[in-house]
Amino acid sequence: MIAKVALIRRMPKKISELDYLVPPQLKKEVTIGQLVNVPFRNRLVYGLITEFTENESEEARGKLKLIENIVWKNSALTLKQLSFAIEISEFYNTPLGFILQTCLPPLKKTKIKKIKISNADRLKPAFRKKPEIKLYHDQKERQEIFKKLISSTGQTLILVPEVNATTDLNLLAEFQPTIISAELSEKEIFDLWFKIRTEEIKVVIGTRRSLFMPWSDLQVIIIDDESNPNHKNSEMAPRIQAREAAMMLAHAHGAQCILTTHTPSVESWYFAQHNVYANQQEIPSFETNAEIVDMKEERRGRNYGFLSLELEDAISQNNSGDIFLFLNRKGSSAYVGCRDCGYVAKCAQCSRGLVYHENTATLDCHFCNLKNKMFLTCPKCQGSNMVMYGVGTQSLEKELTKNNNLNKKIIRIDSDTSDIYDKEFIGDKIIIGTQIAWNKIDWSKIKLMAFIDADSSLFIPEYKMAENLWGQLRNAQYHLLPTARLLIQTGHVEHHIFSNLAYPQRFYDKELQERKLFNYPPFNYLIRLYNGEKTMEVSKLAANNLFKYLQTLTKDRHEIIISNPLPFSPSYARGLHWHGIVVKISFEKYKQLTKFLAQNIPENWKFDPNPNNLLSF
DNA sequence: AGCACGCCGACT
DNA sequence: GTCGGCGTGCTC
Repeated sequence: MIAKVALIRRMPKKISELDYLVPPQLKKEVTIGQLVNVPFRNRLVYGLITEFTENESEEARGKLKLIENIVWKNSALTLKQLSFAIEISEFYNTPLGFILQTCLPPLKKTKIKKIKISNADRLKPAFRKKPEIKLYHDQKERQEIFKKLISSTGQTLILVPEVNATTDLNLLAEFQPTIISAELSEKEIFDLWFKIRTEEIKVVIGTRRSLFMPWSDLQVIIIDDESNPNHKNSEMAPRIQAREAAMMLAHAHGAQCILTTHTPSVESWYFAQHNVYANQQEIPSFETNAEIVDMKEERRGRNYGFLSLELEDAISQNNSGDIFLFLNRKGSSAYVGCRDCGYVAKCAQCSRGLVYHENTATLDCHFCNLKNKMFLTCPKCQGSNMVMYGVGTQSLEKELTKNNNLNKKIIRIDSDTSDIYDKEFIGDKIIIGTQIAWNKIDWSKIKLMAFIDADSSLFIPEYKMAENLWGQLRNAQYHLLPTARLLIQTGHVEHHIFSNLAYPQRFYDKELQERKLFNYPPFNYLIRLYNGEKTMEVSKLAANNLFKYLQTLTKDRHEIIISNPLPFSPSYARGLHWHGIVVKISFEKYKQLTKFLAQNIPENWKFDPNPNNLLSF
């Protein structure tokens, strides 16, 4: 009798499960899902039995090693839990043993020995219900929706995109929710693992990690802030999209999925309207009091500053409460260049634009962390007309300090300011901040907010650009009190994101029209493949080879479209040169086709289903 | 992916 | 003769 054992550790993809002989004395005891010790190299490691094969050849008997011992008599994972782990492993092209490591408690020898576990497999009729979207408009409504949705029987998981979304949920106190995040210690995770397994814990609010808890009677999964890009794990394998993975979990357990949000993603909006999701409800117009400020008009009126006259007025009229000026660039300027010859200062390593930092008088690359001395003369034409274009947090701070006769404290919050922002800070203040500030400020005190340069994200060449900016504008409205003012400065007032702020139907229709044209989601499912090499040539060659191979492999499958390999932008990052290939597949069979592709790409290529970005990190 | 192992140069 | 730095290749 041979057992397939997944070793609980990171392994190469090819050999994530190894064959071991079951010794005769253990034959009656072994079961699938059982935790065992097996010899590996010349030591003992933990493994989980996933399969048995009966026919052992003479050859195998001689070559294979024996299972050393069984750790717990009862299965560590139920069949439902194991099948979910296998699904994630195959779909996201990640070795099973590594997935199982997050499915199991931390394997600490002495602790493991002391514990005995009971059989947790329960039979429950599997039912499958379509996912559903629920909208909320403010923080209170969000909690009230959660209260209604928490299952009266069994367990409920509220999946949030980031840790700080677990705070401000005081209305749920009666359910005694457990909060799970990466911040928990091993000891805490160890305890929670058993409490969830025995159903002592009923309600969990957590990030992606909680998908891998040993759910025993999972009834409802709420995916909160459904459109938030942070639901996607882009950096490391498994590159999970939490909404998608939650649906796989729900499928394995027969649980109901509910997507909650203040602004649906383009995909979910489409699915809700086309009966893929259960709700048919008309989504009402969004209330908005946002004021769009035309910066082109300001320039015509000879105002070349960062602040429009309207914003300056709004700031001076504001006599109580906080002001939040948002822009997504730290430092002093977007780029530094020569007015005479058109030279633009770029990083020697990655060729991204350098950003001037006033306090250190350096031109910094925010990606490579390289610092250069500020040029006084143009390195190209030796001219002395070096100028700075655009606005960053530092230059805005400087301009404001210069004109600040309001006696308001100015606080800058970006990744450079280490000083922790204190919510209890007394007195009114002007906050200048990047995305980082959104989670630190007290929104209830903000009376005026402005997007200083909404255009900076408008021309990012990524297909989700409009959706992300739309979500960000909507998110500001969600956080702000109805009485607060919101100003959006842009040089492109005609863009449909701005003109349709109060007309969601028009925004989504326009987006969907474009997505359909380019075969993007929700009309196709995307997978991106990417690879880094030491030189550009090798990277290009490897990409071309894989492209040709995939074309041959899929030539009879019309539901798979392989696009030409393209260099990443920027192409040089993390010490390597990168190329990517985007694959578009039909949504009808996306699971099957994704697994098929996963099995056919080289070991060193990164496999990224449902990516946030196509050709950048 | 991680770890053992082997090659080789530096130092006792 | 021994230590250790690094490159290579195997793991049932």
